[in-house]
Amino acid sequence: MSAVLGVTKSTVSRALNGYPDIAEQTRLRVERMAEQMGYRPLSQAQAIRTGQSHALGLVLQVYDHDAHRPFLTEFLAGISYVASREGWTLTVASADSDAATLKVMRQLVEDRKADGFILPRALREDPRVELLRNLSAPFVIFGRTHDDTDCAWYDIAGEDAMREAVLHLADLGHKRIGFVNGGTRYNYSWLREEGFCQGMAEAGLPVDPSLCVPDAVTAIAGAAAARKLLSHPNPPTAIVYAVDAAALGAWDVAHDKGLKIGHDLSIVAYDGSLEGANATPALTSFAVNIHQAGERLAHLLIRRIRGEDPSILRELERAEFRSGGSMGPAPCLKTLDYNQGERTE
Amino acid sequence: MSAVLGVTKSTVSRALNGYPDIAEQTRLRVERMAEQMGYRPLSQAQAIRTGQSHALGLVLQVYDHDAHRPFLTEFLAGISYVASREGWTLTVASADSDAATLKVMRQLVEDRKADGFILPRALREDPRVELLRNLSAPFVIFGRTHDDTDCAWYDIAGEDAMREAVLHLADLGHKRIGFVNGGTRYNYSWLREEGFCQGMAEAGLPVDPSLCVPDAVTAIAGAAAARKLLSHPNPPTAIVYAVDAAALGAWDVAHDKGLKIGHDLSIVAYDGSLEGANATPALTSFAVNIHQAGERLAHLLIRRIRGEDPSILRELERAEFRSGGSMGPAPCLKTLDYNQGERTE
DNA sequence: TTTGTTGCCGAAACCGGTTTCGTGAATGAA
DNA sequence: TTCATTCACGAAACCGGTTTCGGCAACAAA
Repeated sequence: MSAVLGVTKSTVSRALNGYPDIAEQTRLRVERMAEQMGYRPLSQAQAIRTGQSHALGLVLQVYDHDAHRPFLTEFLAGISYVASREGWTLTVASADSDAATLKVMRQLVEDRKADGFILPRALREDPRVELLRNLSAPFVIFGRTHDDTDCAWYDIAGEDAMREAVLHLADLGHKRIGFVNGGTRYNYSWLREEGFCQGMAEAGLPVDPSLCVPDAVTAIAGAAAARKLLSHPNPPTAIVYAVDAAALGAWDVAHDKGLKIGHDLSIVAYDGSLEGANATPALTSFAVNIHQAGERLAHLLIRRIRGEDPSILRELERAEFRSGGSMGPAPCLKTLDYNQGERTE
Repeated sequence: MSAVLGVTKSTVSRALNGYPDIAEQTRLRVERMAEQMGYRPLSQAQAIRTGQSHALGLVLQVYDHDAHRPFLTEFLAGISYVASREGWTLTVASADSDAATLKVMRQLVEDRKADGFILPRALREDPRVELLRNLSAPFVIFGRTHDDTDCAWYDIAGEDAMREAVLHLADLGHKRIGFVNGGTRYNYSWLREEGFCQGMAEAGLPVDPSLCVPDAVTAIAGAAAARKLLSHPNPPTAIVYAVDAAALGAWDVAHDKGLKIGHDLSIVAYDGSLEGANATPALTSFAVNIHQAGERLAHLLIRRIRGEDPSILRELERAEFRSGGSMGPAPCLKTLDYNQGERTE
C-alpha cells in the first residue's frame, strides 16, 4: 500500500484518519488507492495502540425469559447491519445471572473485546449502568432507566401505546378496563402503567386497583391474570396487556368461560408479536420494529463511543397500532351511562 | 508482570504458550504469577503476530425464516458459554442472502475478526463450505452436508427420530401415515425422509408418494399440506411432520374438518418447540437440546481451529422423544387387516 | 584442560498499525 | 534578499505481544 504510493505508512495512517497535516491531494490519493486495493487497516493492529477494537458488545441475559426472545434474530440483524456498514463488528456473550452479566461485561472491557455495550431490557435500577459508569465504558440502553443521567438510549413509547389502547377502548364504549402489566423490575412496566392511567384519566374513567394485575410476561401468568379479573364481581369488558405473550394467555381462559374474544371481552396488548397476529381472533397490538431498534442502537452506540454527548443520543420511537379481531365494541349494558360495564349475558 | 518476576516478556510469553525451552520451575512461577495478577495477554496484540483473534464467527442468515429462530437465544448461550470458558469470544454478523453471507464471511476472515465459523442450517450443497475450503478457514457445521469431506460437524439424528415416529404410530395401529417434509434445500430434509421411509419399511408399510408433501417449514405451509393430505380419497390417520412449526398448521385444519387431533388424526413432529408443547393437545415431538448443540459446536470449532483433524470432530446426538396428546391410537377401522385405514366416521 | 552439547533465557526483530517529533521546502512578511 | 512561519511529510518510537537468534552457564565427553 505505502510502497505503491511512494509514501510512508505514517502518511497513509494519518490520511485515512483525517489528520489535518496531510495535503488534501495526498489524502485523496491515499483514499482512492485504499478503495481500489480494498485496503482496510487491521483492527487488531489499531487496537493495541488506540485501545479500540471497533466491536460493539451485547450480553444476552439468558435468565430473562421475557418477550424479546423471538425477536432476537431481528434485533441482531439490525445491530449487525449498521455495525458492519460502519466497519464495526458485534461481540455477543451471554450470562445466566445479574452477577454473571456484570462479570462478563467487565471482562469484555478489560480484554478490549468490546468498546461499548448495548443494554437490552432496561431495569428501573440497572446495575449494568452503574458498572459501566464506573468503568467509564460507553453504552446505550434499549429502554429508559430511572436515572438516565449520562445515559444514551433508544426506546419505544410504550406509555403512549397503552394510553391509545385505553382511548380506543373507551371510544368503543368500554367503561371497565383491566390492566395486566409486565415484569415489575423492568422500567417499561412503570411507564406503561403510567400510560394506562393517563389514558383512563383522559377518557374520564376511574382506575380500579382491583382491575390491575402486575408482573405477567408469560401466557401462564397472563391466563392467571385473566382468570382473576374475570372472576371479579364487576368484571372488566376489556383488558389491556402490557405484553403480547401474556395477553395470549387470555384466549384459553375466555374459551373456558364461554366468552368470545373481541365480542364479550376485548383484548389489546403490546409487542406486535407473530403469535398474536396468528391467534384467532388476531390480537390487537402495538407493533415494535425491532430491526430498526437494533439499527438505531448500534448507530447511537457508535456515536457514543466516538465521544458524542449522551444527552443528544436519545431517541424515542412510537409503536405502530395493529388492529386485530380481539378488540370490539363493549358488549350490551343494562344501562349505558350509570352502570359501568356489568355484563348482561 | 515481567518486571515483577525479573524475567523478560519473551520468557513470559513462551512460558504461557508451552514452549519447550523454558525450565519447568520458571513456567510454574510465571503461571502462578499470571493467575495471581489476573494477567491475560491481550488477544489483539497476539493477533497481529499470530493472525488468530480467538473469536468464533457466526453469520445469521436472516432470510432463513425457518424453525431455528425461537431457539436462537439458547443456541447463542450454548456457544458463548463454552467460548468464554475457553477464553474465546463470539463474533456475530448477519446477512440477507446467500451471496451476502459469503461476502460477510470472507470479510470476517480477511479482517481476522473470526478464526473460524459455525455454520447453522446446513444445505445439501452448501456454498459456505466451498468458500471456507477455498479460504482454508476452519469451520464446523450444525448438521451434515452432502459431501462432508474435511468437514467437522455436529448433528442430531433426525432420521432416527422420524423412523421412531413411524414405528410408534405403527404400534398404535396406524397404517396410512403421511409425511410432511421440511425445506428442500436443507440437508436435514433428505435425512428425515430417509428415516421416515426406513421406519415405514420396518413397520411393513408401503410409502405412498401421494401422502408425502415436501417443503413445509411454516404453519401456513403445514396447514396447506394437511389440507391436501386430508382431502385425499384415502386419507392418512397420522401425519409425521419434519418440523414442529409446520405441524402446528394442522390444528386449524383439523378443527375445520371436525377432526380431533390425537383421536381422529395423530400428529408427530420434530423440534420440541415451546409452541408445540403449549398447543392443545400438546404436540408429540422430538426435542432437540439446542443449548447443548451450541456448546458442542463451539467446542468442536475451537479444536478444529487448533488444528485437529476434521474426521474426528464429528458428533451425532439423538433427539429426545416427548409424548403429547397429539398422538393416539388409530381410529376404528372397518376391517383391521385388509383395509388400510379408511376412516369410518 | 579443552571441546562439544545441551538447557535456559535475554536481546532484538517483528507483526501492522498509530502517534510524536523533527525537518526540508514552500510561503509570506520585512 | 532574508528571516520567520506554515505546510506536508518522513523517521522513529510505540502499542503488547510472538518468535527468531544468539549466547552464557553447566555438564559431559575427549
